[in-house]
Amino acid sequence: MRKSASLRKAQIVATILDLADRIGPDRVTTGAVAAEVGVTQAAIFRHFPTKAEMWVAVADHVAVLLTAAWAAALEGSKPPVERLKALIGAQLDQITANPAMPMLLFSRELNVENAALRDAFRDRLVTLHGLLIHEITQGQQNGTIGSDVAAGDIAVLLTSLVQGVAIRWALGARDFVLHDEGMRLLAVQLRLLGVREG
Amino acid sequence: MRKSASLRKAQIVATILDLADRIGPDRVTTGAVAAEVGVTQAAIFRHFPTKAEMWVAVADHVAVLLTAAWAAALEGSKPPVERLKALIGAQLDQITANPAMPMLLFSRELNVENAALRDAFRDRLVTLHGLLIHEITQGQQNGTIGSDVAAGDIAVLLTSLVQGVAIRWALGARDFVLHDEGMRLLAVQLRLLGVREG
DNA sequence: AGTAAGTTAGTGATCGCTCACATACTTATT
DNA sequence: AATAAGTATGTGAGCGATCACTAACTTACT
Repeated sequence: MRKSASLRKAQIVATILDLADRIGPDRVTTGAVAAEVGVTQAAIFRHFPTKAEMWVAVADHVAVLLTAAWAAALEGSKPPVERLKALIGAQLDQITANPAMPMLLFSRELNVENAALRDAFRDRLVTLHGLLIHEITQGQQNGTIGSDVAAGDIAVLLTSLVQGVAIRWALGARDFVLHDEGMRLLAVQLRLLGVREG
Repeated sequence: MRKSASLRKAQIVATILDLADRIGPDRVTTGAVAAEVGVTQAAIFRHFPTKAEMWVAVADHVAVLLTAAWAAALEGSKPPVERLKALIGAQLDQITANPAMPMLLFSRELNVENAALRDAFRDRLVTLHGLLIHEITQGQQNGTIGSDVAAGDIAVLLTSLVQGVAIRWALGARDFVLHDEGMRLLAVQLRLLGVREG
């Protein structure tokens, strides 16, 4: 079953994400990927010069997914609070679709071995933080979000909320729907922040 | 330089925590520990039958520290809100004193290799969550904390807050004082929760 | 026929762990 | 008090397994 290089590369990237979720990012060896893909371990190196390059390809793939999801969430001319909800909902959906993401953030591969991988994810997180702050500021300016808390602090609280629920989901039994639980807690937090519904 | 077994064991446990912070939990090999301690790698196995047992000893050590810190935070007859602040302050202090703890929660050693290690940390987190809920409920009953949000949800929000700030500190440049930033955000969130000062 | 994709069979490095042996310390007997 | 016997701690060398990666050769597709 020979495949073209581009197809094989995409298959390898998808397999890495799948395996990272199922057995943990640091257990994703070239041998494990090869077995899952259905080729010999050496064949992997026909498509990627090093293992680190494989992870960079994974990071690129995830970055594209995230960026597209955020753009879709911000489409149309909704009020700032709705855009905030859409952004966080999109983030929760992306984590559900790719459960390896939270674990990957704390993997040895990202934190110790692979600076390029680390930088790629850092860049996406900083970008998301900026998008959140922008919407929060807009909401404060039009009066739908209370102005007694700094926009930056609100962004940190919301980011922590997503992190907290995602980590509880990823490390636990995954016995709840991440999107639903996240949006429920977000509604609680937004109410605390003085958000007027409607 | 021979040492008694108990001294050596304590030294090994301390070295593991130090190395886990400096090079990452999954890079703590028996050889690295031995080099840091100043004995041969084989000598490590005079004190622990397996590497997993070494980590269990580390978990026991950390569990004792955490339990003692919580007990100290709850000492005296302070009002519930003060006890909440003390609990979370103690947690932030423990993380500062032992920066490897957050990373350890996501290590391969804990999540994949060592079920006993995982259970030990899970148990401590569940216990802390229970302590938080107890104080929140007390505060809601005496009217110092608003009752419009369920105690369990407040506990989740506060836990996420600690997690979020700790992760930002541990994965980042550690360019702020964890305790100060955590308590500042806690004050913001408590104010949002309708906590009356005094 | 030429080339892209894959295989077989390796390499050296590193890992946790074991074993035979050596040395420091403790206890018991004279 | 001296010393023999026993125990606790440590060493040096090495085992088997696994890792990322490579080289030489083969097959499938255009």
